[in-house]
This record gives sequence, C-alpha cells and structure tokens, in this order.
Amino acid sequence: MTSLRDRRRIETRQAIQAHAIRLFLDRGYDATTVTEVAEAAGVSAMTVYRHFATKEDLVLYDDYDQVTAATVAARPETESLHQRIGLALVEMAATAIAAEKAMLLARLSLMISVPALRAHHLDSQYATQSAIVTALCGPSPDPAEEFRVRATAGACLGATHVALVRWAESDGHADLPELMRQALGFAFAT
Amino acid sequence: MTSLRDRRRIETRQAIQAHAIRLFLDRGYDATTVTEVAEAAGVSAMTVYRHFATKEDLVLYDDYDQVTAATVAARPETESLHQRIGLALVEMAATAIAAEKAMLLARLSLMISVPALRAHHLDSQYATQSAIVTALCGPSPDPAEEFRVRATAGACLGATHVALVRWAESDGHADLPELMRQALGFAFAT
DNA sequence: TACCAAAGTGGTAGTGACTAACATTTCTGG
DNA sequence: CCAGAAATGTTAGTCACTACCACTTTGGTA
Repeated sequence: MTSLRDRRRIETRQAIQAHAIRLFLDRGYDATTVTEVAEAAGVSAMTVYRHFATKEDLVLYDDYDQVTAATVAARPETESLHQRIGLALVEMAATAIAAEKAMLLARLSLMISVPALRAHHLDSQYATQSAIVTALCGPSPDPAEEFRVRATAGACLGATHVALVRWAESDGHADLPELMRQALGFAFAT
Repeated sequence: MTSLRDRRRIETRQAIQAHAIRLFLDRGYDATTVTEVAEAAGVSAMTVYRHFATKEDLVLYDDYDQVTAATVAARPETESLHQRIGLALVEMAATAIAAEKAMLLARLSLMISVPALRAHHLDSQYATQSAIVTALCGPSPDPAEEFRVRATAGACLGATHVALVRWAESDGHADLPELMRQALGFAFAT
C-alpha cells in the first residue's frame, strides 16, 4: 500500500522533472539553472538534489533498464542471441511509445542535442547492456559466455541507438519499431 | 616547419596530460583538482584550461578519430560493410598498442572506472561513428545509405568496445586485436 | 638591429553544480 | 496523542569553468 508520504514523494518528483524538461526545451539546457527549475516547481534547490542526483538525471532518469532485461529474458530461447536481444529492444520501444510518446520524444531530443546529456545517455545504455547480461547469464557467469553476450548486446544497442536518433530527428513521425528492425537488419545482414 | 613556439606548446600540453594521468591514477580522478594538476606540471590553472577544454579532456584527448575514418576508407571494397569497419577498428587497435601501449592502458582504465570519463568516452565513440559515416558516404550522403552505414558502424563499435573493456581489465595482458575479432565474430555470427 | 603584432601565460573575480551540517516542519505507527 | 522518521529549507563551502585584463616572450619585418 502507498502511504500519503509515498504519493507526495512521487508527485514532487514528477513535478520537478516535468518543469525541468519544459524549461530545458524552452530556454536551453545550459541556460537553465537548477535553481530556476526548483523555483518553477515550487521547491528549494536542495529538494531537487534530494530527488535527482545530478542536473542531468532530471532528463535521463527512468526505469527501463530492469524492464528491458526482463523482456530479453522472456523472449523464446529458440531465437538466436542477437534476435532475442534485438527484438526485445524493439518490443520495449513499442511499449514505451504507447505509454508516453510525448515525454519520450522530449527527453530523447534533449539527450541527442545536449552533449553532456548525450554522453550520459550512452553511459546508461552501457548500464542497460550490463542488465541484459545479468538477465541472460545470471549473477556469476562463465567469462567466455559473458563476453559473447556482452558483445552481442553491445552490437544490438549500438545499432538500435541509430534508430532512436533517426526517430527523434523525425519528431516522432517515423515508425520507431520499424526503424529499429531495419537498423538491426542492416547490422546483422549476412 | 615547427617553430620554437610550436614545440613548446606541444611539450607543455604533453607534460600537463602526463602529470594529470599520473595523479588521477595515484589519488583518484575526483580527488584530484585541476589546480593540483597545474601545480604538478609547473603551470597555472588557467594554462591547463588553455590547452584542454575540460578536466575530462586531460584523459580523453587523442586524434584517433580521423585516423580510424581513413583506415576504414582504405579497406578493400570487396569486404562486406561490417568487415570493412570492424577490421579497420582491429587494425587501428594494433597500431595504437604498438605505438603507446602503456599510455593507452592508463587512459582506458580511467575511462572505464570513472563514470564521467566513461560517459564521455562513449560519446567520443559516437563521434568516431560519425567520422566513419562521412569517410564512407561523403559529406552529403543518401539518407537510406547513411542509415545503413551508421547502424553497421554502431554495431561494430558497440561490439569492439566490449573487447576494449576486457583488455583493460586484463591489464593489457590479453591480445586486444584478437579480442576484438572475437567480439565481432560473436556479434555477427549468423 | 629595433620594433611591433601575435601568442602564451598569470591573476582576479565571478557563475553555477553539487555537498555537508543543522534546524524545522510534516507525516506515520503505536 | 506522541515519539521517531522522513521531507524540506537555510547556510556556507568546494570546485570546474569563464570573462577580462595585464604582462612576458617570440617571430617576422622595416
């Protein structure tokens, strides 16, 4: 059960993030200070830092990593490794777009245009890679097998990231899952 | 011809970078201030910023991007796209190790263990991706062809990055070109 | 040789992200 | 209803990084 305190906490967090992304899109990321975000959300700067570790997390934070890992693990084992991982990523993208397309597009366009955000977004893909490896190999995997899964996951994420960028550049008009399938097809064409 | 001024500039730059990496490895990246690096190199903090845009560039700066792009373009056109890109990356790694293995290993271990550096290293791989696309497609490419090359380059870089991490974890004892070939083989196995 | 423009360097003051420590208010569970 | 926990605010501080100005050194030129 969620207490009043928990609900308030989530509300505050979402309010801060929404105001932050709106301001970043309006005025630019670098031109907006954390203090301004705090004022817009009606809280103090300290409260922003209590909810988000860094200014970048105001844009980057989500919890797709665990879901992605679970989705990969749920794909049928009859698929080849790069199909399992790649198609799980496509599946995730479709779900995410259905749930919150506008927010996703706003965040993604910031993540691509602002260098600091782009860098940390790529690092979070690295975290996704680790999550996938853990989901498929368990906590203490055989090094050789881990290497194989990591390399494949890295290749899949590298390819699908290109599709993400394309989709953001099309302002969400393009069909993201289809773009991702194409990117994977190009990369893994024999 | 290089003037005295040019030589001095390069010397100063290399001295600053060498002291920075030594201090970062000794005391930790976050625990070392730019002022301390400046003092160790016998210059002022201002001078450090004149040579390196950010603290991170003290570790990240190199000029492999252009060389990598040229190497890709030089591979025979008879190879498939992912072979051309992948094998060029392998070739680059072998050359870089032969030229400056210790420095490469020091920088790479920092780039992996320090989150801020890891993020910007991944972003520089994104820059490498762009350089490869330009080298293969020219300055104003056909969008569909660019998408294909980008996706393939992204997949290759994603796979080889895993090999880079493995190599750094082995303290340089492993055979990096061989690891990269394996990673590419795993990823693109049919 | 004398000189001037350009490049390299240093100092100072400032902005803004982020942290630590402490006080205050607001909820939860008994 | 009350004691403790959680959330928030305030203040003072560190450090990366920038803008601006002054000083010194170097390279080509009259």
